[in-house]
Amino acid sequence: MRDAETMAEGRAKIHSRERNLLAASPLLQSVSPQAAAHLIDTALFTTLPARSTLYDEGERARDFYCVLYGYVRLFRTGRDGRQADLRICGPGEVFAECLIHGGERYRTSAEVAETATIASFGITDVRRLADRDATVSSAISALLSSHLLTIMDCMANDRLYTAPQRVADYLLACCPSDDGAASIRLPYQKSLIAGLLGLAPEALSRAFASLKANGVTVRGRIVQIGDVEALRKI
Amino acid sequence: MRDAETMAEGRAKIHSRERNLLAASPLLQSVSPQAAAHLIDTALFTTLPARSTLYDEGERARDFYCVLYGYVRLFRTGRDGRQADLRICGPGEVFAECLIHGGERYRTSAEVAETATIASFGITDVRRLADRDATVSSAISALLSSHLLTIMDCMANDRLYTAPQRVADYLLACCPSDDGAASIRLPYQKSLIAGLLGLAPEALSRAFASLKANGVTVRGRIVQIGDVEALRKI
DNA sequence: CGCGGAATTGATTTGCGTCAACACACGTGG
DNA sequence: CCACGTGTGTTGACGCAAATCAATTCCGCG
Repeated sequence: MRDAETMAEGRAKIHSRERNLLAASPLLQSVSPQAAAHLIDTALFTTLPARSTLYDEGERARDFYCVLYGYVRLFRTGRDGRQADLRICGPGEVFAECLIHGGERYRTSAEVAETATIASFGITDVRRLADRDATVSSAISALLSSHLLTIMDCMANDRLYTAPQRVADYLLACCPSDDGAASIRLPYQKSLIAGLLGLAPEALSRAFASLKANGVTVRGRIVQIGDVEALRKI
Repeated sequence: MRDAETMAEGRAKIHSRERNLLAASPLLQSVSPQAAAHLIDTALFTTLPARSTLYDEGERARDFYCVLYGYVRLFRTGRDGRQADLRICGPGEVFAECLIHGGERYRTSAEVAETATIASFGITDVRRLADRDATVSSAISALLSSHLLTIMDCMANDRLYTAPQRVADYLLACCPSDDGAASIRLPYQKSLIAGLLGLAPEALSRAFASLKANGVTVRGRIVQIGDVEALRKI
């Protein structure tokens, strides 16, 4: 860097990689250019190692977030200390955006699952922005809507299907719904997938084992599917 | 009615009870007067007996709804025919509003749980209205947000707690969180409550039975709670 | 009074969580 | 290069919570 660089130029250079990632995210892509510029300018960027916690359930909420790289796990902790995962957010995904409509405390805890860099936005600030710019409020509304649908799916699956069925479902959702054979690389650790599906890690293991009879082979993070159609019928 | 009454006056009189209920609903209360007037004018009112189905999962979506009276059950049906309840909507509640953001098919089935009168709105029409009137889009956004929070709660409870705990939770949510004793009238049939909590009706029965040890008495739809504080600790 | 749907109770089964032991891969330091 | 520790995934044994099936009982309503 040059010595004579101004503060503004410095800010533009610093985190330029993050800024680009953020600019490319679905959220920023669906708002007006002005709003996007404002969001990029006010965003704070952080990179955190796995297992670090972003916030705890019940904590006073100041920001909401967009994952740029890595994964973040949202979960709730029961009275006995057990945790239930509600969502795992990957690159481009936004979380805690419900709070824009009034809640003042986080309703889940959030911790980094795999080393992640994250953009954070001030809630009250974005609230004002949304009042001014309809593209923002409608983008947020669309996010809420899609999160709602996703979690409804998840809940229905939980209640209707057994572990192997849900795992099959998950695999099908991952693979670009061909028929015939397919090969998938799981996006993250199996224990995370287990949590996502509401299973203990052991149960996921067993589910994979039972899918072996249906032409599914697992080695490390690579999953080979013999026949996608067959899997769909489980 | 007078003979000389115009069409417009006639429409105003017909369904006047429904119109009033609709006008008093949280949705209409939180939009601009003009938008409210428009919604009331374009709403269609229906009264349906229990068990009638409003729409089926996968059906092409034309309308979304607001319950004015009675209850509607939203559920999804598994491959084996079993059903999982996702939500039960009572007076004032809106459902299927996700579709305003693009989905073109219903994601659940909906049937009347207890004789219900319902207002329906054209999705594309309201979509246009929301583009024009920010109070509408923000009201819908708020609805989405609160539904999302509710279902997240529900999902976390499912995964973290046992049947008696969830039932206790439900009772506490019903009763105006006093301490000391309380008496509640269940809003609908026990089998509905069971579905809502992700339980078989028999399991709900047993859960009530097991709560007897904690000072909960059930007779018909009336539930007596000995000590609210004690119930909270289960 | 008698009928039918709802709710309860009991017996049995099943899915999955829990605990514990073990296999495996990876990186570290001797 | 090999011994070692750690973190992650697998496998087995066991128990519990709740679904299922079946048999009554309760209650509302014609």
